[in-house]
Amino acid sequence: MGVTHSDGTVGKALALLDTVAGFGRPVRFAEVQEVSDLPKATLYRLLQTLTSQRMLSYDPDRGTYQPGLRLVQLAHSAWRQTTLAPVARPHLDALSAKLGETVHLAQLDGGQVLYVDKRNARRPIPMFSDAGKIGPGYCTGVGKAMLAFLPEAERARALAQQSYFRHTEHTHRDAHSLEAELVEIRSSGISFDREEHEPTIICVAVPILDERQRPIGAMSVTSSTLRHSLDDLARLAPDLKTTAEAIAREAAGLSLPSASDIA
Amino acid sequence: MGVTHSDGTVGKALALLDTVAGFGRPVRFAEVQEVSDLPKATLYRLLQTLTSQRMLSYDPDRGTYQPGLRLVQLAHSAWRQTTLAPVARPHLDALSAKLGETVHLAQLDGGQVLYVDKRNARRPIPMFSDAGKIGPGYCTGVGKAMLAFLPEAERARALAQQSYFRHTEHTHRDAHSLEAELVEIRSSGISFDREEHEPTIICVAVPILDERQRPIGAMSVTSSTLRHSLDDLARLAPDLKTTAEAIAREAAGLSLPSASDIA
DNA sequence: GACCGCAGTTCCACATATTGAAACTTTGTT
DNA sequence: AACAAAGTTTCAATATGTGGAACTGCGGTC
Repeated sequence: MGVTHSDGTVGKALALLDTVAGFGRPVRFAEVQEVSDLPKATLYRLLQTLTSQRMLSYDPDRGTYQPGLRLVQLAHSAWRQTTLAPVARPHLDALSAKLGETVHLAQLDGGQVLYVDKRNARRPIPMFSDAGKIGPGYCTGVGKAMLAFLPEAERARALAQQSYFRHTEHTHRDAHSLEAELVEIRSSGISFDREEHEPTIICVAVPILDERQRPIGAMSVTSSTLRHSLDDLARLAPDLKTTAEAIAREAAGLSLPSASDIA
Repeated sequence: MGVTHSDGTVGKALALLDTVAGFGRPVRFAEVQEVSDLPKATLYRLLQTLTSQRMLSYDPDRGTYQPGLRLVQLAHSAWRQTTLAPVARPHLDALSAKLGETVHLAQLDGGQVLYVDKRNARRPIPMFSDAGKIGPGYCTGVGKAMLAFLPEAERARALAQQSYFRHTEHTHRDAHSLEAELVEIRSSGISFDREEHEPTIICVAVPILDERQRPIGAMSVTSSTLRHSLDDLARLAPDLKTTAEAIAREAAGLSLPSASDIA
């Protein structure tokens, strides 16, 4: 049996949700079946179950499935409770206003970076729109900032989980070179993305640490080599740090996940 | 109310997710058990499964569960694909700028109203990113606007599902009086909330209809009796309608769920 | 410091839900 | 009309989930 689906039926159902959501567009039964290793009948029943639970939405006219609205509803609670976003909002607003640059707020989730809020240089965006996006941990400013401050054991697990796909020529290619940089980040408290994820895209990031110095999130200011140098960004670090500390102080006692489980 | 203990293990797991999310704060095992009718061992195993799937997050220090970050990630797809929000955003911005009042965008989900985007009034009434919040269908402006244009059969089902809890003295108390108002709404294309949900809160709403005149969403302008009369709001209806039509035009062919399934 | 009680965890015989091959139905195509 | 492809249903075998009960460990109490 597939080792991929560990947690019984529920695990399979959730994996299926990921699959459908991953398409990014309405999908037919056959398309899902092609990608999934579940037998036809099982897949069929699961899709029905998820649809009847409104985790998926089915368009009878086109015979397609897509993510359901119940997810939005559920995410609302997650957003409010287990995300730094509500607490961080005013701080992000202030920082973004002061710097006039794109600001990201992220948390670690299963070794990956989950963006939970964002401010663009221009328009203020309040919601999920960009929140909920995921990114790699090993080649983003926020990712490295959080990984660096993870306790030994968890960091090891997280590093082992990374794909080390070579997005650009600056991307870390293995846990070793990454770990070396993390040591530096740990001592400086600042991390950079040196075009490691996308060409010309650079950023400074700082971790948001709880009382025990464990990372509960990270913030970054992003720009491009066309507009700024790394040194330019480095000069913004103090502002970032101040904001991160303010958020950390306010988040104290909120019981936010620092980083944890893997199946 | 436990409508949902039908779809096998997956149904139970999702109901449990709702339960945990519903608390709105981190909860202990015992608290969950008190509310849930699942036997201890089953509950325990389910919580573990959901945690290992990152649908829940567990704080080992406090022994509490709360909604997991994977939900935020999943909701991102739902938000982008099956929500009017991305398409409606610029229109909402424009409308909100023009009217300077609180604007809501909502969709119907299982007989309930799901708010998917929002613009606050100029006078900043402190509120959260309320996307993902749910509300009753039978006593909100947007709810009634959508219910009114639902095809016969679906409307009947949806009306039967409402709780008819008497939030205020103006709240509809049964399907009959509601259906009567829906007839009116159908002919005028405009619905009002006359302090039916909360005292002093009033609103005008219009449905967003697809080519076949089925509701794919609704928009409203909300205010309070302290600042506006219903007549004031009624004067905003043309602007609302224009915007709704613009959104509908742009959403054509997007395969959005109009309103459907109940378990 | 022994005792109690409760929250949380594990166990295991039993019941049920899930499986998946295959047959069937519907929909769309030539 | 004939065919193919997609989607739906069936059913016996069996893997999975169930839940009563017994266990563990911890914090409080006398």
